[in-house]
Amino acid sequence: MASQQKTSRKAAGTQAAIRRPQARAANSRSQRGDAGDDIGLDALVGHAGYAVRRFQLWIFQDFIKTLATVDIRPTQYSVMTVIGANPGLSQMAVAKRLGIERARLVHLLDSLEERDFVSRIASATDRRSHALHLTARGRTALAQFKRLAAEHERHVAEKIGKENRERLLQILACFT
Amino acid sequence: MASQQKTSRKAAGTQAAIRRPQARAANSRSQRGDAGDDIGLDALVGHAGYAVRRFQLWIFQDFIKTLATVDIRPTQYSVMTVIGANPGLSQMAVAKRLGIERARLVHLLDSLEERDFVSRIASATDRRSHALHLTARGRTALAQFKRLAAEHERHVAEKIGKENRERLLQILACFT
DNA sequence: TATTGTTATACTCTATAACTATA
DNA sequence: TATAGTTATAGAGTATAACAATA
Repeated sequence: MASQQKTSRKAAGTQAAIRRPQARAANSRSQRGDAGDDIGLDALVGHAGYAVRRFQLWIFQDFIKTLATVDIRPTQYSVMTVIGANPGLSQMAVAKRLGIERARLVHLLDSLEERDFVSRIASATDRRSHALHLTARGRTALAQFKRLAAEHERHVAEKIGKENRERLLQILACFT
Repeated sequence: MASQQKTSRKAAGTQAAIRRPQARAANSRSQRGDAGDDIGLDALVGHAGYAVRRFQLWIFQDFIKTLATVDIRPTQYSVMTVIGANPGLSQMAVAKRLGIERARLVHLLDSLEERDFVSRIASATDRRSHALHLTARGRTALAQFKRLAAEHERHVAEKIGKENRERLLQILACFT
């Protein structure tokens, strides 16, 4: 069945395909070569998820660009920030708090430890777990990251408006 | 250098590691076994990107769950919606409009075509491109998807409040 | 038995580059 | 030469399962 479809697709790509007159629907502009600028999205307007997805893409791209000089990505920043504010946390605790898989946190911490920003110290009370701390270098670096992150937040404010940014933070406060 | 770090990590995992008294910082609770419920996030509050990321995770999970019976994911929904509202679009036009890679759209359309929701029809004017249309079955299915998506939007309204949802859509209108 | 950190696997998504057939 | 669709590959990100050490 999959091969059937493949065949029909290939056929459409290379040679004549069934051109059905049936397809003349509501919004009908039958053949358009436009580049996507004037395409009606009516049906997606009013969908919160779509707007939020597009916004998230923009905001992460700006964050990554703004912190490109220090090569820190949003998740790395959030990990260092939480450890900095709560030294001694276990990996499980950090993973749960940030909603990331503990398996993934292992690799994130590997890279942060290689760069000497974070250290895993044997827990005094539970020999299974590590107490996470920023190194001296990590604390200095985080201070710089925070200055760049603040610059990124200013970009957000410029993009959607200062008041709108604050309204947004209020509305979404229940998700932090 | 990487191997050095690996070694130190392994050592920390199995045996005694350097426990530095240095690490006693501002917020200091040195050893905590808690499960992540009462961890201060102070430093992440006020970061739009973090709030938006958490919200996006929630909203996509709810969308996927609400449309699980019809096995349609957010991106598939957006593709069918745009094609339904603009029949005859090329793949490039759809990709550009939705901000997805044209290479990825190929596979998305493959699966939608296999399920007989969408058809690629040879363009009358440009033999390189395909005109995209919903099939009859696709139009019927999309109507049902839209009913389920509306249910999902009600979940969003319940979660953050009806007025807040509308404020959010206004604020993010520039990203659609 | 259950949990912590770890490794491994698979699947989605994103980002590229290259190939073909057309323009 | 450039563009549309396709294929392939590599990197993040997510979701699991399993394992050793420890509780």
